[in-house]
Amino acid sequence: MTVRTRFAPSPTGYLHIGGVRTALFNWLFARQNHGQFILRIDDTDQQRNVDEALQPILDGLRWLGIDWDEGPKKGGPFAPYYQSKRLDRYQAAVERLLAGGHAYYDYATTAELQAERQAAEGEKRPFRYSRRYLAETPADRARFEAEGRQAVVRLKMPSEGTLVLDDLVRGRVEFDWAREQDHVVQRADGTCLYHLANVVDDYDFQISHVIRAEEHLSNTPRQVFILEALGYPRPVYAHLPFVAEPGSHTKLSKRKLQKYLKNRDFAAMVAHAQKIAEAIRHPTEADAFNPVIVDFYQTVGYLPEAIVNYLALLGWSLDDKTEHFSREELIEHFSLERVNKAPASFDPRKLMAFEDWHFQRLSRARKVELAAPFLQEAGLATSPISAETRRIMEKVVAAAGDRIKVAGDILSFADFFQPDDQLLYDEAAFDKHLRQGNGADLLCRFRDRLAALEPFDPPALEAAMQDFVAAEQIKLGQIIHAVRVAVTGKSIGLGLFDTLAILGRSRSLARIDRALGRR
RNA sequence: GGCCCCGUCGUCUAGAGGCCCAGGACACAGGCCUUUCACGCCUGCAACACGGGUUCAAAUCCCGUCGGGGUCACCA
Repeated sequence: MTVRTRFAPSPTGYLHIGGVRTALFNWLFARQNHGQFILRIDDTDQQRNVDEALQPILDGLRWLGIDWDEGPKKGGPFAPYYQSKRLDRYQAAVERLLAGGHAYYDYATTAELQAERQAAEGEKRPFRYSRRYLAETPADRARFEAEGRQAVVRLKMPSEGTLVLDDLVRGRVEFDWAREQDHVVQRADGTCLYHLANVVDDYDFQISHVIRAEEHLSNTPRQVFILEALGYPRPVYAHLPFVAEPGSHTKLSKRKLQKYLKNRDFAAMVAHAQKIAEAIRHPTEADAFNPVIVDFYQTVGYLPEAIVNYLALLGWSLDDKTEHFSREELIEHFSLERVNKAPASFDPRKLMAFEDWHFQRLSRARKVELAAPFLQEAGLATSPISAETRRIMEKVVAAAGDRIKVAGDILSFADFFQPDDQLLYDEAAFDKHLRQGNGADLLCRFRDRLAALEPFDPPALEAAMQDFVAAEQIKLGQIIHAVRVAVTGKSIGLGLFDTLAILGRSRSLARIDRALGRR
């Protein structure tokens, strides 16, 4: 049997991190089994502009390297892959359901249904529609229609028996048919509902494994009923646990960002990203600037392979020790049997740990390549980037080591790329090291040594400073911080000798002179 | 509320009767290193939801309780 899996987002305008995890597991399973991964668009009830709302989803998947064999922009043997373009298929299915006696026309009004529901609730018995307005014959239909009623099509669910599901993740799950409702599959206006469309499409696309989030587990009986009534084979089901909120087992939701911000780690992640976003003038109040949405990570320069690695481990594990995986390794080792049943909560710190691990394994050239757009967006580099800027970038990236964890972190070292006469100062640090005490005097004298130093490289710089410290009979700390603030504007940064060497003599002196001059 | 699912350190997890007074990773705390910030190294903190069984032996099997979540639409 050919393995065919699918991810079926509805065009909402953004790609949810939990959705990505679902897509990823589908994709991994298909790739591992040399099958196909299909992207289908669930837009049965979409008023909005589908193209516009779909674009971020396609972009996000592509960015993460989750490619599809059939679907939007790609086509395929079972096209179209948009539910809104497959209405005739659903109509045909409804007719077959009706003809086979598995569904019926129902003329109840919403108010009547509501009344029945409430009555059942009042008597504390489970609600099940009485089928009072079920129309069996054309005569019935005519009678109800004469009363001005409109028909929907409902499923005629069995009143007894048990559905046994063998879920690849959950194991054996049972449902009583008698508890299932006569769900509507076609509205009065003739449009069909998701569950019907879903079953028809999965069959039409020959989906072999339905891998989806746990929220669909309770929906499975009615889908199985539809597919069996239609004579379709049952796919293999695998219901994945949720990606949950930090420290909770509730599904992660994009609308609860304010709540998540009370979580220290979440707040730290957002603050870090915000700094980068502001520097590149990316709107941080935008809907998509939200860690629940994939766009967020792309904006600040996370690595797709880190996100994929992290997400794969959210609910799945290979063993008790392996945690770093390349895409290929994931494809090789992934298995639905080793997917956990319990929801896994999203941990920003751990994501960053994976990001760090993957980023530090990149070549210097690659890091530079990834970081360059951030300098350009921030107005600190030209496009294309100049040879000089590139040269500095390479040195900064090398000296920064894992201080740069996401590509956007290059902006923590923006001072290297600012013109010497436009350097911004951390005033508190400036005060402490250049206005109070004798830091400025020392700096003034050290400046002259720098002016004459040859070569102007880290070992020589360090030796020069040691000489200076000995000659002045001071402690290293008394001069080093003054120099740092003078040349970078800040009290934190790279090793000072690296910093000076990267800047070079003339820029270092220019910055020291400017700092001394603004006291 | 009915039905369904789930329940090992703060978090992600390993664990399929003895290898577990529970292992790893991230986080956290303390220390070392140190020109700042990171890194690195060392040490530490920390969990089988609870109660009954079964068994020579249970985190692992059974039952119950409690807790959490999902779902009950003419949404997807």
